Parts: sequence; C-alpha cells; structure tokens
Amino acid sequence: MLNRQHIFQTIDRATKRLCQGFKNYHSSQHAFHPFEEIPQPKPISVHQSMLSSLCRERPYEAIEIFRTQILQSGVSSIDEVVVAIGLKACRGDVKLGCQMHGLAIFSGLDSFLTVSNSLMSLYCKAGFFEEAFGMFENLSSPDIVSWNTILSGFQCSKKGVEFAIQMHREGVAFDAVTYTTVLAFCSSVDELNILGIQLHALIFKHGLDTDTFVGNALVTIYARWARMSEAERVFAEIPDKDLISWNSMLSGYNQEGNCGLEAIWVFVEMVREGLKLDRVSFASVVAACGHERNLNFGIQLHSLILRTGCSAYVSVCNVMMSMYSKCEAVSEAKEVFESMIERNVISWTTMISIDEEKALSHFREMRLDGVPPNEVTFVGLIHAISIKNTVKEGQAIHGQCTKVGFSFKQPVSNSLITMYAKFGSMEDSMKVFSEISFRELISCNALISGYVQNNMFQEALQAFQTTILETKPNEFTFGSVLSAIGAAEPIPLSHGQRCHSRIIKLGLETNLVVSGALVDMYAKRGSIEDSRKIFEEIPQKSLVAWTSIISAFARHDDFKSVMDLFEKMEIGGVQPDSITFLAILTACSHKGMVDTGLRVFNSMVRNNQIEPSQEHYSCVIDMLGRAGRLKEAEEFIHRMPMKPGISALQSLLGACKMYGNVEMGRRAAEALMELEPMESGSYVVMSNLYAERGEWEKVARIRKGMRDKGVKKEVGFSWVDVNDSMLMHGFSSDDKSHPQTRNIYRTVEFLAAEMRFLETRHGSMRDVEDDLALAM
DNA sequence: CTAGGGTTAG
Repeated sequence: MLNRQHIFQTIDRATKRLCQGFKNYHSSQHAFHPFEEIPQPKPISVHQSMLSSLCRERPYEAIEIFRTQILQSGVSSIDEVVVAIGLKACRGDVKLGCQMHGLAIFSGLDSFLTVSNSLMSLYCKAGFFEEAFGMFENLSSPDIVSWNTILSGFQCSKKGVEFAIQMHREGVAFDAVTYTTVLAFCSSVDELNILGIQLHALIFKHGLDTDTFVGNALVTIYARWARMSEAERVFAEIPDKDLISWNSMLSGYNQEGNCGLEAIWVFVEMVREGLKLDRVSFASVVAACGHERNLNFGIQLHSLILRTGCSAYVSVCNVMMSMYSKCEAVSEAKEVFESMIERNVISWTTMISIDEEKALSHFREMRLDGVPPNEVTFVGLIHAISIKNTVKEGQAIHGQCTKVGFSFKQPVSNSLITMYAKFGSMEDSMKVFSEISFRELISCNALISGYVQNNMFQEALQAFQTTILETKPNEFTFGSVLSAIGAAEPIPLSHGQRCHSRIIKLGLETNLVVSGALVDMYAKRGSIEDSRKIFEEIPQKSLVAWTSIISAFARHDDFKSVMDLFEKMEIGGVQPDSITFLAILTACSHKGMVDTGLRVFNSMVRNNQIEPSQEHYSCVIDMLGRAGRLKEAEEFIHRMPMKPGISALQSLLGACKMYGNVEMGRRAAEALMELEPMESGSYVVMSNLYAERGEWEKVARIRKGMRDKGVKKEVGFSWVDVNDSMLMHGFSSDDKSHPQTRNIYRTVEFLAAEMRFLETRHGSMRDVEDDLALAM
C-alpha cells in the first residue's frame, strides 16, 4: 500500500523541479534545411530519407516535395521506396491516394510488393477495406507485411481474430506486428481474454515479449482487464521502454478506478526518467488527479501543461475541465473552457454537465458552433434538467433525443427513467423502461430507485423481484429496495430478511451503501437488535454507518445509546454531518434533554461549521416545546433565517396543545393553514384546543371552515401480516370492508374475553385490551 | 503493417 502523504510530498518536489527544467524542454525542432541546399536533380536516396522523416510529422510538405520532384525530373526519377513513402504520407486521403495509385501503375512501380502493401494500407485507412482485400487476393506471393496490413484493416475484432487464425492455418509465421494487432483485437472483446493469455504464452515462447510494441500491447490488455500486477511484470521486462509503454501503465492504473495514486506515482517516475511527456501522458495524469480530488496537484499539472504547450490540445483541456469540476473548482473549469480555441463534443458535453444551470444554453451554443451532440451529451443534458426540475424542458429534450435517434441508446434511456422519476411521473419512467430492448441492471436500478423516491414502495419491491429473476443485483439495487422496505409498513419484514440473506450470499454485507441501508431498514422496522449486530460487524465504519445506527437508536428513543455512539464516533475520527446531528437532536428532544440539545445545536454551528437546515430548527423547536419552554420555541422560529416550514409550525402547535396555550397555538395554526390549507391536522388540533376551553363557537367555526374548503380528516391504519404475503393487510377502526368481517370481529371478541380472563389472574393486561379496543 | 488518453446513467 502506498503512503498518500509521502507520495504527494514527493510529487510536489518532483513537479516543482520539472516546472523549472521545462523551459527548454520542447524547443528542439526537427531540422530540414539541408534538403533545400542539395541541387536538382536530387539523388533518390536523398528523397527517401527526406520523405520518410517528413511524412510522419508534416505529411502535406512531404506530398509537396513529391509533386515537385515528379514535375521537375519526371517519373523515372523516383523508385518504389519513394512511392511507398509517398503513399504513407497520404494518411488515408483517398483522393491523393488514387492519384498516387495511378502514378504507380503508370510508372510500372505497382509490381513491387512494398507499393501494393502501402496501397492496401491506404485503402484500409480510408475505409475501403473491400478494395484492399481485392488487391490482397490478387497478390501472387504476399509477405508478412501484406498479411498484417489486411489483418489491421478489420473493423470487427472477432472477424480480425478469425482472419489471424486463418493466417496461422495457412502456415504464415507471426511476427511482432501480427501479435500486436491480434492483441489489440483481444483487448476490445471480453470473451477473447483467454486467447490473449494464450497469445502471451506463444509470444513468450518466441522471445517476442521484449519487443517494445508487443510489450506495450500486452501491458494494455492486462491493464484493460484490471490485472495490473501482470501488466507490471510485462512492463518490467521491456528493455527499451518508450513513452507509450509508460503511458499504457499510467492509463492502466487509471482504468482500475481507485488507483489514481498509483497512476500519479507512475507519472512521477516518468518525470524522473526524463521522458518527454505528451498530451496522452497529461490527459491520463490529470484524470488520475481528478479521481484523487487533489486540487493542489491539479494546479501544478495545469501550469506544467501550459509550459509544455500541451494546453493547445483539446483533449488535455477537456480532462482539465473535468478534473477541476471534480475538485469542486467550477470557476477554474469554466476558465479552461473559455480559453479553448477549439472545442469538440466532449468539451461541450463536459461543460453541460458541470454547469447545470446553463446546460440548455450551452447546448444551444454548441449547436450554433456546428458541433453535433452525441449520446453522452444528452445524458449530461438530461441529468442537468432533472436537477433543475424543469418538466417542459425535459419533455422537449426527450423529443429531440427521439428525433436524432438517441433515445433508444442505453445510457440515454437510463437518464430519462431517472429524470421522469425526479419529475414525479412514474408512468413516463415506466414507459421508457418498457421500451428498452435490453434491460441492463442500471435501467432496473433507476426504475426501482424512482419508485422509492415517489413513495411507491410496493412497486419498488415488485420491480426488485423481477430484476433478480433477470440479473444479479448490486449494491445500488439493494440500497433502493432496502429503503423501500424500511419505509413501507405494509411490506412484511420477512422480505427485508430475505434481502439480507441474498446480500450475505453475494458478499455485499460489508459494502458501504448496503450495510448502512440494512442498519437503517431494521431500525425503521423495529428490529434494533439486528441493526446493532450489523453495525458492529462492519469492519470500517463509515459516516453513513454511524449516522444510520445513531438515527436508529434515536428513533427508538434510546438517548443513552445515541450519546454513547456519538462519542465513540468522534473518538473514531469520523466527522458527523448534518444528518447525524439531526438524529442526535431528535433523541435529545424525545428525552427532554433540552440543554444538552441546545449545546449540540450550538456546537454543530460553531465547531462543525454546519449550516442548520429547516429540519434542525424544527427539531429544536419541538424540543423546547415539549419541555414547556413555549416562549423560547416561538422566539426560535423568528430566529430562523428561512421561512418556517410545516414541521417547525407543527412542532410549535403540538406544544401549544400540550400546554394549552391557545393564543400561541392560534398563531401557529393560522400560519400552518396558510401553508397547507388542505391538511386536516392543524384544524383538528385547533378545534380541540378551543374545545378544551369550552369555546364551542370557535370550534364550530373551524369545523365549518373545514367543510367549506373540503378538508377531510385522514383515517389511521394498522397493519397485519397474513401468511407472509407480498403485502400486509391494512385495516382501520370500525372497518367492515373485509368479506370475513363477521369472523374477524368474533375472533377479536374471543381474544378480548381471553385477555379479561387472564387479567383477572395476572392483572396486567389492561393496556393491551385498551389498544385492541381502540383498533376496533 | 503495430501501440497509449478525455465526457457518461444508478
């Protein structure tokens, strides 16, 4: 394991040195001037070396030189090598290539294999594979380069591998290039990884694993399969490591997800080796830095990138934007965007996902800029609109997606499901879901969590049960379904227990999200012992875990446990957040520990720099109110920086009722009725308050007001689990809707009689009977 | 003839 502190200190030193040394780093330019000084006609060898050095870096100049030569000295002044290099310089430009092809036929140089090979390569690159393949089939004696050229032309990895197998059957001996090409095919298809390993064995047998190109390809495939130890082993055995070898390692660590630090470490070693870093190195290391959320190092990298001139690359700027946004430095990200001369889809998409407020206007600008959006753009845009909660815009974008044919792309559908769920219209979510061709887990998770968000817990459970028939659930699936079971009284706890056993089977019980959700679910469903057991078995207790268990005990009014756990949490070095404090305040309030509660509230603001929310204020008001400190409670409401919400007013009203304060109660109730005129609660409490004082006229006025506005009192429900069904059975007092009502009531009477009988013997069943009578 | 990077839904 690497020591973070140590690494970052080392990186700091290394990059500082690098910044100083970089001034003369990229100044070396290729020198071509001697070419001009050689008089015409220039010997062929001069052209060969000139063109081959130019064609990589500046192909158009190479083509120009080629043209001048033909015009000045005729076709006879060139040979097959020059034509081959000239073709290379065309870089997949078919028009130029065709001209060159004509020239080759005209000069008779097309009979040379090198020229045919170069032509085939050109046609492959230009996307005319059929053309190239036709040429290949007409070759009387293709060499390994001809084979490799065709092999590399395959767009589909599987077809490419088939061709390689055919090569093998026909007795073509593989060389380093063949292996490299086939390995590249293997790395892009999962099922081919066994073949990749077999190839590695063959490569090893032929001693080709020390070839830089082959080694790089091996490093790349191992990195892509997240087998970094193997990648490292191959890497160590490459004698002539080039920049690509290093970059492959760097990106390999990046791909593994949480190995950002290792990636940065590789970068530092690259710096130490004195390598000339390029845009790919920077793109990778900046991504790693974003992963690590290390803004300081990111700024150092940024300056390094500016010094090396790599800031001219769109790709590097794109990843810098993303890094800054991950480090929560949005203005820096925007600055990078503004400074860019050229922007591509990724630049715009990144900007759209960073700045959700202006997402739509960025999208419009993007269209005006002539950059066509892709599916990722729509994912970002839909996400931004979900956050903004602008239904009209969402529908418009959905329409746009459909128009450009993106709405059936997997990621887009998934974001649409989430968006409609956020809008509260599950019908639309379901519609999108049902139109998906292949239901991957992410789509199911999106749907389940959508149901939970909209309080449709049974539907969530149902969707979960369909999901587990189709695929293996993951931590997100369980996170959602457990919260559904925790929140929904009518779902029997046995479903939660079944989930729990499934979680254990899948080895997910120590997962951060899942363990927290389990603790929470058991606590909400009354099984605090299970909550505690699960909590204690979590090896590394996270903030979520601590908060879950504290809230669990708070919900059970176990003040002592709450405070014990809170202390242990702080000793354990885990910083409480606003939700933790909310749980503690709840516990204080329920136990009447007003002064402790106030102390906690103040320390939250002062020591932990947490801005109290509406809920925190309500909790304190509730606490003061319950203790009869009504004046302070009302003062507290006035002290709130925001408009007092429903729960704060309800708390105050409740306290007024408890202590019979009609005046204050009226103020609270009026504020409440204004906030939610259709809720019966405040009317009922107020009329009861007046009733207790005998002010019947006022009671009547309130009752009439309720009737006029159409406010109805909600009926309370209880639940009973019948035969471990999917749903529990709900019933209210005086409920006669069940077909077996008569039998049910007879049973209740029997039970009541039995209790009376037992009471005469034990004398302690009074309460239970009262409860039962109430339930009727 | 061959190789490396960036945006992304829960």
